[in-house]
Amino acid sequence: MKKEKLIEQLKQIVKIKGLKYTKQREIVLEVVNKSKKHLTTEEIYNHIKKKGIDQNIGIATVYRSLLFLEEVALISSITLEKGIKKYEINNETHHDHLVCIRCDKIIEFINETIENEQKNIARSYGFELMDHTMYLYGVCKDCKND
Amino acid sequence: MKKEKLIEQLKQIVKIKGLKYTKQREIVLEVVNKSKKHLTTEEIYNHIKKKGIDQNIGIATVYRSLLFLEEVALISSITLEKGIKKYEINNETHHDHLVCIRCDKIIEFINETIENEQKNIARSYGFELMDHTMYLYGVCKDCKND
DNA sequence: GTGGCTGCAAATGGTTTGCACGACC
DNA sequence: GGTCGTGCAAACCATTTGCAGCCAC
Repeated sequence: MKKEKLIEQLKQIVKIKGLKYTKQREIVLEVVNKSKKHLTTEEIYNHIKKKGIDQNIGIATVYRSLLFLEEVALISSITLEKGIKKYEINNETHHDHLVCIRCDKIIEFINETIENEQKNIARSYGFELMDHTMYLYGVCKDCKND
Repeated sequence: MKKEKLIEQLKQIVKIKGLKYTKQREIVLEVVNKSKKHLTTEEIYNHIKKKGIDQNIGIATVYRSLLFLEEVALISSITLEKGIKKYEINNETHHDHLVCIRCDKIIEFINETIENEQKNIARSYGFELMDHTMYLYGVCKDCKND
């Protein structure tokens, strides 16, 4: 998404909530937005320090910012098998994940057939479906050829 | 599964691997097998202590036993959204999960349509599919009525 | 000015590890 | 008897929290 639009949204949200707009929250949001990969909290923290975006930022602030940004739905997180939590920018459309077990690459996709079948399953068990996650684990094209 | 059959399997595995058969491994396996729910490591540990199955067992032993039993595929684990890891007996047939966000109940199911579609998706991205996990989160019948 | 936010460091909590003793083959 | 496994406690590591100073409003 465009950086300006995101920052606009963040400003609105903090205003509505009566909170403060801070440089740190903007930085964290921007790093997650710019990244093509899903990132862990530590990766985000290191990126900010190493690239000199903010030498003084504290890891606690990164944790707090990520929790906040997820709460207000600007970003979202996924938890992989080993309990590793990664963040990505929230692009509204729900998607599932194809994860390469060799290089950890994550590809996102959407599939109507599966979404529909999930609704059927939930209904048949009397569940009111709220959310779902699906991860397909395998070896990607690139890694197969190595 | 029948207790005797499982113990038989465990005995064979440790023998083949040149390891030792211990009461603790048997107890942990048995607790996971008997449970109708998915259990966390701590729940398993507490169950063993509270029920007086083994007052002296250490939490570290429970961790080590679970890792071992999972490695030899007698049990399997799932990692929920918040990074909570739970164990269940390994019943061979792959299944997916319907999780109630209120009471944490987990229902297992198998669905052919989805399994097939997953294979198609993986193929279309050039992935060699090894495994998958799917969790549907919602409110179960019982909790909806509360 | 005042409340929320930050950075720091300390606390926390779940999990792992080192080690001496005990149990299995 | 030798080795592996256990229980204990200490170590570990990611995350959270308390707090004093800082900054946005």
